Amino acid sequence: MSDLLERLRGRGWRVTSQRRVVAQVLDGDHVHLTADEVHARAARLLPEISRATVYNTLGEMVSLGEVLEVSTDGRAKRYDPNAHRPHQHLVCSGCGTIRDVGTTGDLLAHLPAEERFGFTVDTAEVTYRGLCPACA
Amino acid sequence: MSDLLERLRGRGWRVTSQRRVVAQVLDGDHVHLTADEVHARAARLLPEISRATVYNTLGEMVSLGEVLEVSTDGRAKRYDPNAHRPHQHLVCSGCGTIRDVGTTGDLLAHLPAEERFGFTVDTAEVTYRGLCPACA
DNA sequence: ATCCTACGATGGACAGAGTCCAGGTCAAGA
DNA sequence: TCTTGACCTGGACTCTGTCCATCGTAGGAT
Repeated sequence: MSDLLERLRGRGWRVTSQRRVVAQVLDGDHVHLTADEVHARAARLLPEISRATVYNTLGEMVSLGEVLEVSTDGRAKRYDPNAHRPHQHLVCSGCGTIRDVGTTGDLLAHLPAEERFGFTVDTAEVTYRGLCPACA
Repeated sequence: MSDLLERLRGRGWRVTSQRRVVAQVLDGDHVHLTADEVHARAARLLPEISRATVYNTLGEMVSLGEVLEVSTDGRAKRYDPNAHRPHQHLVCSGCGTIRDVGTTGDLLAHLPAEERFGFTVDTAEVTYRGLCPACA
């Protein structure tokens, strides 16, 4: 994820300790933290960081396409740093765990022309639901 | 939608003017109102109806499987009365309009076994995104 | 037709998630 | 090192949704 900061710097982003810490917290696979969780973890590394800064930083990363917003439960949005590899989400109906999953084939092909109502459709986001091994 | 009230009565639901009005507001195709919109429209028919009652009634209809909760934007949840015909949602990235769409084929088939992480997967919810004719 | 009572409605307080803003701070170029 | 505009801060505010004590009423019982 250190390349995230590099990419952002390359786009004229000013790198501050706050932004560095937020990027650091979001590092890893299958990471889907809420803004408050990001704030809590960031605050362990940089105690004075404010909630507003975390929200601003996450919002900017999303606009720049470096982080994805996910809302699988209608509660708080979650932030997914895995933005450069297309993927869908598998959610446990029991505990709410989220995994990134890769799919095969073309999901858009399932939407016939007569069901498109004249829209120009360009993406299909899928949320698979089921029970994880621990909850089953 | 009058059959909705009948079904609910059949399940031992007490029919009140408030519940009748909420069911009436939710009648129709491609209806995806937020709780506050339901409340506003219900209040035009029954001015004293309270927000809490609308939330309770919607929640009950969802538990009974008569109405679906949809959250396509991470903001307020929307309520979809089209619960008895399986369908997915097509959302305009410009204006946020939502249409119910039918799909063909098996969406679960796109998730290979090695991407299931031991989960027992049973549903796939798809949100198609694109631009509606007016926004394009 | 009237009475009873348990279920439902009310509205106001509260909580969680997110946004906004005025003022203080600092990264990075000159 | 200096300068400055971009950034950060904390707190107030908005929106969405939940909770609760109290009052009202649908619909079965008489």
